[in-house]
Amino acid sequence: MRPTAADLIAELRAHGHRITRARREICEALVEAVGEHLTAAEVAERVPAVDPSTVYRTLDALQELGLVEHLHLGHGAGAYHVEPERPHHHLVCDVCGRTVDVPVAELQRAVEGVTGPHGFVPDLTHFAIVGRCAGCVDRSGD
Amino acid sequence: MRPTAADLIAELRAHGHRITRARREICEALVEAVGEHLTAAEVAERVPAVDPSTVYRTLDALQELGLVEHLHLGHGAGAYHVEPERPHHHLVCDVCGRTVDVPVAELQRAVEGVTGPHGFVPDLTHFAIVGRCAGCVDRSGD
DNA sequence: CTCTCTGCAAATGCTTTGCAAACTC
DNA sequence: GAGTTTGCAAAGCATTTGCAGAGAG
Repeated sequence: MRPTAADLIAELRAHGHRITRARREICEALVEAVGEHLTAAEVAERVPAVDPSTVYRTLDALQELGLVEHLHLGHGAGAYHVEPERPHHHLVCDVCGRTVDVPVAELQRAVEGVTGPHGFVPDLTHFAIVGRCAGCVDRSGD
Repeated sequence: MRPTAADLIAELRAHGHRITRARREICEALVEAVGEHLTAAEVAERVPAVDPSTVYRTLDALQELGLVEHLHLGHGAGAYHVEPERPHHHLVCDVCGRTVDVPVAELQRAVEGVTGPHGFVPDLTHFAIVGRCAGCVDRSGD
């Protein structure tokens, strides 16, 4: 189930991290944005009292504990989000930016037919698959 | 078949671009590195007489003509390479950086089972699939 | 009271841009 | 010549780092 800010804080504490106002605010911002993918800058916007460098450091700490996931949806800034109940992979439209969620298991299975013979174990959650969504394919034949 | 520097130059000219020493050198560096993926910085290293900004501008021009491909092999700088005879996709090991080439058609077909129902047309050449190669999976169970 | 965390400011790495001079056609 | 391209220097993002002081435990 989706974690609350208190859950994240508890995890941090459990791992010997100190609980500060900055971290509390960042955790709150993250859980309020469950389902969204926020860039570090967007997280920073939501916690104006916290320095951006602290945002990065905290996101890093949360990521190391596996509480947030760091991913890349194409060019530009990396994004962060709190781990949703069922992990999914992202198809990101190059043109309009829209993302489609796909259950990891489904994509993993499809890809494994290709990667397996190489002994390669893909991590499909970290980098999205870019391309064109249905609408943008229609709109531009090329 | 793999293009020569002259081919690239001819293409540039055919599209109304002017041929300069900088572009000639960049094209030569690129064809000498067929099969490698060079970052812009690495291309720049190989043409010390050319300003990095010119390298970027030229790579951009070549890319727009479809003569070189711009791709991302994970974190860090983007890479460029001249289009090889048979396009392939890249599996990049997170740990050791090694890349495995996979024919685009093969991966495309595997992925399309998942993306198709969404009407999504993936572009698998631009962003690599990251993960762990056989060796690095063995070496670290986690 | 100790050691972690924060804010600030500066540095980094990659890439882009403005502009006058150089060069191609 | 006209117009593109270059080099240089500076700016632009996203992110990281050093450090002294503030705050947590």
